[in-house]
Amino acid sequence: MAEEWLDCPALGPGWKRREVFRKSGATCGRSDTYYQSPTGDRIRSKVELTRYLGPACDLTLFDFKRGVLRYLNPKAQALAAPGRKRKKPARPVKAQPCPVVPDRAEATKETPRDETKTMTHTDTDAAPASLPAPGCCENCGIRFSVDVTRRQRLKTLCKDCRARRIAFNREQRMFKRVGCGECTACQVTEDCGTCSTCLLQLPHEVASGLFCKCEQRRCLRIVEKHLAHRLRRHHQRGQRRAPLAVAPPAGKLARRKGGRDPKIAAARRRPQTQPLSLPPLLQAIELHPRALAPSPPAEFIYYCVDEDELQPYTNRRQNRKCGSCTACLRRTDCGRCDFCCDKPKFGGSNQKRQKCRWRQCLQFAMKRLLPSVCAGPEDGAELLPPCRRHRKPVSARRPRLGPTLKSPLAMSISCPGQAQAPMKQEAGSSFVLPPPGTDLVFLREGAGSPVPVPGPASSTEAPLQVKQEKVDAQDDWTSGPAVLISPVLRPGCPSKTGDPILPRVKQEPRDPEEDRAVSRNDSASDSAVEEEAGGAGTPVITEIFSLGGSRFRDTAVWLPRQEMEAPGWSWSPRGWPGARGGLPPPPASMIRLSCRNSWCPSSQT
DNA sequence: GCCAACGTTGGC
DNA sequence: GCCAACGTTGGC
Repeated sequence: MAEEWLDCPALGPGWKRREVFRKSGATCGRSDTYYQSPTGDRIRSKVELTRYLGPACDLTLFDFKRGVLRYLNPKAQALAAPGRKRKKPARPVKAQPCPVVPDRAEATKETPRDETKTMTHTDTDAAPASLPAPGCCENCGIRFSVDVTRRQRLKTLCKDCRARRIAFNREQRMFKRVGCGECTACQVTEDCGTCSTCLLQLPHEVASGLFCKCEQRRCLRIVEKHLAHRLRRHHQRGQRRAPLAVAPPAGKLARRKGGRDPKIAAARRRPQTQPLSLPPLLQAIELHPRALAPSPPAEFIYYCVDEDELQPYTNRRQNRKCGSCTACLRRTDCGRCDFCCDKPKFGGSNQKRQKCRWRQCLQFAMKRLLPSVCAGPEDGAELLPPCRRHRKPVSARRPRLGPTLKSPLAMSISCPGQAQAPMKQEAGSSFVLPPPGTDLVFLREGAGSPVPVPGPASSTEAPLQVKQEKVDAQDDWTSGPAVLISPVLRPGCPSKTGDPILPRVKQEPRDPEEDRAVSRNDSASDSAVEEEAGGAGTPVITEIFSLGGSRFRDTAVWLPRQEMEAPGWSWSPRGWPGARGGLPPPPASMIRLSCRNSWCPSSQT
């Protein structure tokens, strides 16, 4: 079945249909059918199509999977009102009830998409949020309209070229997975049976993907491409690379999936007949441009490949769930966070497609921000792969504060056995150490203005977000600078109102479920503090801003190990003015969160 | 480098 | 079949 867009006359002029086969995963081989309206909207299901066309359009005879009308000649019949192709109700601003049947021309790319809608709208229609701007496709040169305000991929391409580009990219991804089929490695038809991957004997359905293949069968072109990419990144970063990634031992591979998948568990139980070893040439080598020239053998290239790509499991989606934290156990969406608001069921446009922030795994979030801290065995940590400082998952290497790192962060992670490790001094570094007696300090690297936040941190399950944002939502902010304070103001941390160096700290409304949980645990003093803080409850730091509107890219947060379990964060327009320079080193009881470099004392060498 | 957008896959 | 949401890509 072709995976390109094909005309779907059953739905009317301009409608296209596409069937996509899943290429990997447990449902590999299954197909999904998508439709594209004349105006470019994508429909993924019959429900969406029904919603899109409106109640006046009866789809009971329409075979969504096949794209034809049942019991009728699909070529001779079109749905009664093909023009009732409106925006989905999920996008209420643009949804319109009574369109006029468009003609074929409206489906062409010469007709601006939004203009088409505007032409067919009634007088009561709301004006479009943005007017399309005419442009020429950078590929074919044809004129097409662009919604200048919409952030859209490949918007310099017309609709057709864009679809082709996406299809091409998809092919490239497929190529990446299966290989070129032409090189000598791709010509090998049988596994060697002796390489580390073969020794793992992973079930085929589990171990799909290029780097799950026998080492002798890994496409040389792809491996070379990876190597070139790694070298470019190496030069770009100007950093000495971590020791070469090697084929992961069986134990590590098994841990990555937490042993929850029976197939993986079975693979894990298989005895290792031979010790896994690295080729002698590679045992003590690091990736360095000089070491790679001029033409490394395939085996060498393979061992230079990113360790992440050696991961044999394509089903990495479950890595985001520990299954045991409060967030994972939560069953309902809050309906208020930005991701919930994006969901169709809450009236959103389904563009972000992310899990409710309150349901995003706390362990996962913590591992991303504090990869070395969370290696302890407690609190479900064993369900997730242990963090390793020298190598993090791809998505974790960038300490993103976007959909990933903005996720609620459990502040209850403690580091038994690690707290006594000596804190490394970053002599000459740009960040400023916290003063004595300070339990939590916001530091801005290079700014030299510490903002300590004393006292107990969040409750065990309290999510914490440190979000980068522009200062453009003033209505969400209280007046004046604010820092987080604990229910108990610590001595040595004087408060000061209106200090211009202090960051603004925004707190989200308390989650109702968390409210109930916290109410069972919190003391009366906490309530008093909440009252003082205007009823704020669960400590959710959502955003940290500088007063000048600059983003706190280099924000660091000092957290007290001993008091992470304490409940009752609140916020107040009080702060500590800080001291510049001459600050003593932080106590070993502190750990530091940084947007860029997450580390705790024990992670430093 | 961050993150919005969205293709894709898991699971009910 | 449908929805949730993971993971990647491209825009900025």
